[in-house]
Amino acid sequence: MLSNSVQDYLKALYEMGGESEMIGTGAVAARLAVTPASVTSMLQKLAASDAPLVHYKKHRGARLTDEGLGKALEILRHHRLVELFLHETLGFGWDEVHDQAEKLEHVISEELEDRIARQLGDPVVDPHGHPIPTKDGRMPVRHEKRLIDLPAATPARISRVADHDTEMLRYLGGLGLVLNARIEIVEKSPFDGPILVRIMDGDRVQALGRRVASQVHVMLDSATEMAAMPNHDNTNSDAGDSNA
Amino acid sequence: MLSNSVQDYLKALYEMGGESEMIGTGAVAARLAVTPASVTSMLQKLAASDAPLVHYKKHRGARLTDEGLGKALEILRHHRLVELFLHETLGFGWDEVHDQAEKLEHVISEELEDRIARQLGDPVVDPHGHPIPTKDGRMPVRHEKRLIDLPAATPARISRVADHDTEMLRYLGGLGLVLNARIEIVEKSPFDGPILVRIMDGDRVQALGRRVASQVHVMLDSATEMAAMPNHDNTNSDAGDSNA
DNA sequence: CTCTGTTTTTAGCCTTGCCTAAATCATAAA
DNA sequence: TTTATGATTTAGGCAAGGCTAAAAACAGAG
Ligand SMILES: [Mn+2]
Ligand SMILES: [Mn+2]
Ligand SMILES: [Mn+2]
Ligand SMILES: [Mn+2]
Repeated sequence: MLSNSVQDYLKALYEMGGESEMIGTGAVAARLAVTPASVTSMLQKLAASDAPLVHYKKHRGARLTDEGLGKALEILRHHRLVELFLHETLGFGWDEVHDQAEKLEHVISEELEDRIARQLGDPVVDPHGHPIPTKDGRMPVRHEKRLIDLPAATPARISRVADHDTEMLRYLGGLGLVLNARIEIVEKSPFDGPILVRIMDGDRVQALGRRVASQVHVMLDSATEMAAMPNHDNTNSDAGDSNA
Repeated sequence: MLSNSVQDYLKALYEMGGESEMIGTGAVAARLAVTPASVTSMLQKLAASDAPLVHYKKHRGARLTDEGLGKALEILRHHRLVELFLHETLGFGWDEVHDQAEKLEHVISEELEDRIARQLGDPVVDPHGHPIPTKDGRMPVRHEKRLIDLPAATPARISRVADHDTEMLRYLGGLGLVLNARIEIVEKSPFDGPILVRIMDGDRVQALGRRVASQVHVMLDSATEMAAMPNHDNTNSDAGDSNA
């Protein structure tokens, strides 16, 4: 069994770099709140075993092996199922589930994982719109873009929000910017100014800072059709910014 | 925060000796599957702090302080609430919940504890009939006796079963000897022989070995009245044999 | 190409919780 | 009262995962 620490390193590598990107020692250190020295020694250990969990090149960083990827997705599945379960079955708000799931993900047996998934009807996304890896270790692909990249006057739905910033989640929730809320951009102010968003449900217009807007992802209303088509954008499925 | 290990030691001391009994190093070692040497050093540490969790006398064993008792009951509350939750909400059998709860008990936040308790309607016993400590740290008293001590021809109900032996729980469940099943003893064979138990629901008679019968506790059908009366037996509320 | 600031690695140390082997203590039998 | 025996404690180590401080490698500016 992988220790909690090892699990956390694998998850961090996946969340920061997906399947292919090399991630530097310092970046991992910052995310896990440990020193770079600690990361170096852990990465060396993970790369050294006979079935290595990461590829590691001195001074160049690390990325997951297929082996490591599998483990990372397994943990992420636990995390996201637990988040949804806490939300759906126990009534926690979407801003309250992350920290608890961060602990529970490490102690969920396969049996419990299965029961939770079944009770929730084999869900595909967690309360923040993060896709839930499948039991056999694949990450569902979704075609979404950052709210900040959405053209003006294009109807869309909120499809994902970064989940580790409790404050921001509360703020967004208060504005009605919840999962699947229909919105469109009225105007983007120049010089990195705020973004004016129309919230269809209630027809209000709300100004959002750039920081927040880059944490929110949307799907075009036509995306359901697009999902059946070949993938033409080059972003990888889940990595790069999202959290757990 | 107390480490998982420390929590396990406190729980073991409570389960083995309750509030007052001194427990020897070797007994703790056997239960936790560590060496006596390890127990000695842990007990010394727990007794040394400025707010000691245990009283410890060299060569004489240890018992919980008030401080330690509070912590032990807190953990036990988590364990038993989780067991019941797994049973009631996720459909696990009573023989499947213990091991999972053993891990979850350490990572349940107060908030989650409260939600679980509320969802279950502030329950008083877990799936094995173990009383659930209250939020404010008291262990409910129940007036029960071991099946083995029940006089013949006295109607009673199964009120508790040791929970850590999966095999035995499956065996008992298969016989219909579940929680609250109505039974009475037909005959106790002499020379430590088996006990003949009539299972009212179905009116079958079943022979039980002494080993099993001493793990099962019962309440007299009149016990609800007795519960309101002063406690005349001198067994302490929960300690001595039960598990988690 | 060389210098310099930043990043990463190495070296050495610490804490927790466990272990084995060697004392030491307690107790019950002789 | 002595002795044997079992239980407990001490002494010394080990592995995991962290930290700090010093050394080394890289990368960008000149
Ligand atoms: Mn799993
Ligand atoms: Mn999430
Ligand atoms: Mn609690
Ligand atoms: Mn139980």
